[in-house]
Amino acid sequence: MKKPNPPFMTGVPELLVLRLLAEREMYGYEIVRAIRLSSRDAIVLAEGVVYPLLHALDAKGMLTAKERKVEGRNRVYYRLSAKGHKRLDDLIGEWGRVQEGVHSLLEDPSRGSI
Amino acid sequence: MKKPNPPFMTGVPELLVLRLLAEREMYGYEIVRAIRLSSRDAIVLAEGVVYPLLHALDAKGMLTAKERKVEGRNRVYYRLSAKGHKRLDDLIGEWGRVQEGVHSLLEDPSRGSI
DNA sequence: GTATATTACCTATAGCCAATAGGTAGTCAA
DNA sequence: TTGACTACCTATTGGCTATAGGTAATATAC
Repeated sequence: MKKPNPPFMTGVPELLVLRLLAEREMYGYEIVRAIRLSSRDAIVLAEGVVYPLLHALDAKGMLTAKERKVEGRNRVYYRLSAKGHKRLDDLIGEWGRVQEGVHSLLEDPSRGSI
Repeated sequence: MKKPNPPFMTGVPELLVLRLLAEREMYGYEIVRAIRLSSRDAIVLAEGVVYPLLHALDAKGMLTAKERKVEGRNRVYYRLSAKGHKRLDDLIGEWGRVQEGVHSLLEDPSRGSI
C-alpha cells in the first residue's frame, strides 16, 4: 500500500464543514464539492473524510440530519444545531489565534528571543 | 488520565521549528520558549513535542546538531541544512495555500456552490 | 442493450502527529 | 535543602485523516 500523504491540518475539516452548514443546509456529497471548489483545490477532503466527520458531529449533537429523496436519490441534509454554532465560534476563534501566532513567527521569529 | 486536547494542526510545529532555525541556530529548550513568546501563548508546544520533532528532523537530514556546554549545562544546538531549507519553503507554500483556502471558505462559503 | 460517468451514500483499516506524563541532572536563590 | 529554573530525554496514548474499498441509482454514449 502506498504511503499516505501526511495530514496537513487537524480541526480544519470540522471548521469548514460547520462553516458551510452555518450558511445553509447541505448534504455530504455537496459539501465535498463545495470545499474543493471554494478553496480552488487548495483543500480537497475525500468523501471518506467528510462522511465520518458528519456522523461524528451528528452523534455529538452539533447538527441535525434529515433524509430526503431528490431526483430518485437519497440525500441526507445536515443543519447546524445551537451546539454546532457554539462549536463553530470556538473553532473560528482558535483558527484566528493560531493563524496570527504562525504569522508572527513566520514574519518576525526573533521577537520571541528578547 | 485526563482526555488530551485534540491537536489543533499538523505540520505547523515542524513549520515553526524550521522557520526559527532558518534565522539562527537554537537549542530545544530555547525553541519551546521562542514559540510560546513569539506567538503570545497562542501556540504552546511542550518539550515532549519539540524534542522528538527535532530528533525526527535530524534523522531526516533536515538539520544538523552540535552539542555545546554553556554555563555548566549541555545544550544541543540545531542548524538548518539545505534539505531543511527546501522543506521549509514547501511548508510555507502549503501553509499559504491552505490559509487562503480556509479564508475564502470562512468569508464566502457560497462561492463553491454555483 | 450495455458500458461508463456521475451522483450519493457508506465503512474499515492504517499511519502519523501531537498531547500527556513522566524521567534525569545541573545551577541558583531562599 | 527545598524549590525554581534550565536543559535534555522517552513512552504511551489518542485522535484525525488518508486511503481504499464498497453499494446503488441515474444519465449518457456507443
